[in-house]
Amino acid sequence: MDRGSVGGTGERRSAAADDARVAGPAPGHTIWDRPGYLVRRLHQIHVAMFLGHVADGEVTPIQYGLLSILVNRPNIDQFTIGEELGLDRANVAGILKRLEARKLVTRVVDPVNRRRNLCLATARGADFVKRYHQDMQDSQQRLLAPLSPAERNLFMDLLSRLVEGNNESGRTSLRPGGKALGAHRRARVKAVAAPRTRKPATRKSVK
Amino acid sequence: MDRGSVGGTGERRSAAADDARVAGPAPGHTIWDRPGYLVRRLHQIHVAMFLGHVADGEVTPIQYGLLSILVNRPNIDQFTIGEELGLDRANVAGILKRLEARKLVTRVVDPVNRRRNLCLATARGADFVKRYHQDMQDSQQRLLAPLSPAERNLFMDLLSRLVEGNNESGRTSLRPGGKALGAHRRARVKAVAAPRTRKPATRKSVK
DNA sequence: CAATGATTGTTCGTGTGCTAACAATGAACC
DNA sequence: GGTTCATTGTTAGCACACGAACAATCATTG
Repeated sequence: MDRGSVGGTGERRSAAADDARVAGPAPGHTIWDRPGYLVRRLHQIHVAMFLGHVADGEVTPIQYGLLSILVNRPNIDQFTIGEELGLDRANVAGILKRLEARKLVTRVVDPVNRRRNLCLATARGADFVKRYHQDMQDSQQRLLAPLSPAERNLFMDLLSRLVEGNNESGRTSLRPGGKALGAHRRARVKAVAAPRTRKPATRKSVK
Repeated sequence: MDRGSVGGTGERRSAAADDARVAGPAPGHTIWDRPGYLVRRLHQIHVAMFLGHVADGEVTPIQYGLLSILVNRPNIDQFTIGEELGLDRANVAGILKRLEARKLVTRVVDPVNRRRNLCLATARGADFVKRYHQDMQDSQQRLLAPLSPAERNLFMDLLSRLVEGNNESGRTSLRPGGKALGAHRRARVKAVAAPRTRKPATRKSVK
């Protein structure tokens, strides 16, 4: 049920609120003219769609993504996982902990380098990925459904280029030079392999 | 410093990890072919850029957005703020609490309807918005910088249509039928005013 | 007026995401 | 060999983001 869609059953708003509503925002300065907010909203929508359509909400997009990687690359360490997914070390640890608690993943210290945890999807985990792969694909397509097929390609193209072009601005490093990014449209922007300039950009804790 | 960019100074990887790296992902099934992950990554990048360029990291995109709304619409309640920003009630409460602690926002109970809090930017808050408006605009443009001007418009067009077209799939409701969405490209998708079918899509607590 | 139902805000629990600080391990240098 | 530095993982703290449950308030209906 959505507020304001009927207009009769709802209660009266305060006079001040009504005035504000009539006045409206300054022309051309809406939040939704700003690309960042649109991207944020589409991300939000995607998560919702994913939860609604994949595995009956029992897995999040990032959990599924991590599991996918583990299936394709057995025995990688947490740092590399972070590079693949564009995630922080600490974040990877948390997600793995939850997946491990559900017996979808196992971790063992690398005997060759005892700082590392080698991560592996369990049989249950691999099964999980396979079982819901179609769900996942559908949810990805559903996100683009409002566009025509040609527009979908166009959007993916532009989106990839934005991610690649701004890659070094992210707080976490995405593995550079690999075949990870831009797989479906190579040869436009050749995989940037520049030496990462780390830029901490201290968050100031905003409070 | 980025791992693997030099190749000589780094230490040896375990044999297993090296094998995984050589093997690579199954062809055509990279995470980054999936629109949802690209959107997530671009969102992530945008937050980082915003924090890096606006107010020296003292404000988050969502905090700035909320403040902007408060400046343009004084005395709105928290529920309406949520509609404007596409946020959950609980989330709005948290953000307002932090902004209030920094004296950028005040809240008073609506005397006409004592369930409501009327929210207002303080003088300090309004000043803050004005002072960093240019920073914010710059950061928005920077996000699109990898594209040509024509492509930027195209991207914004496609992005808006995806958000509008999938609006009802989000977990939070965005205020429908308003002039909020699609301001810069009206007349393609006529503002959907359909009676929202709420679909809880219970999260199952994933754990 | 009283019962019922809707609306608004808060609190709790969970999950994502980051920085900073720390510990353990390993490598490179003297 | 011991010092120093880099790498990997963990923990704590903060901010976003959601659903569910609860309390207070208000409107509707009988």
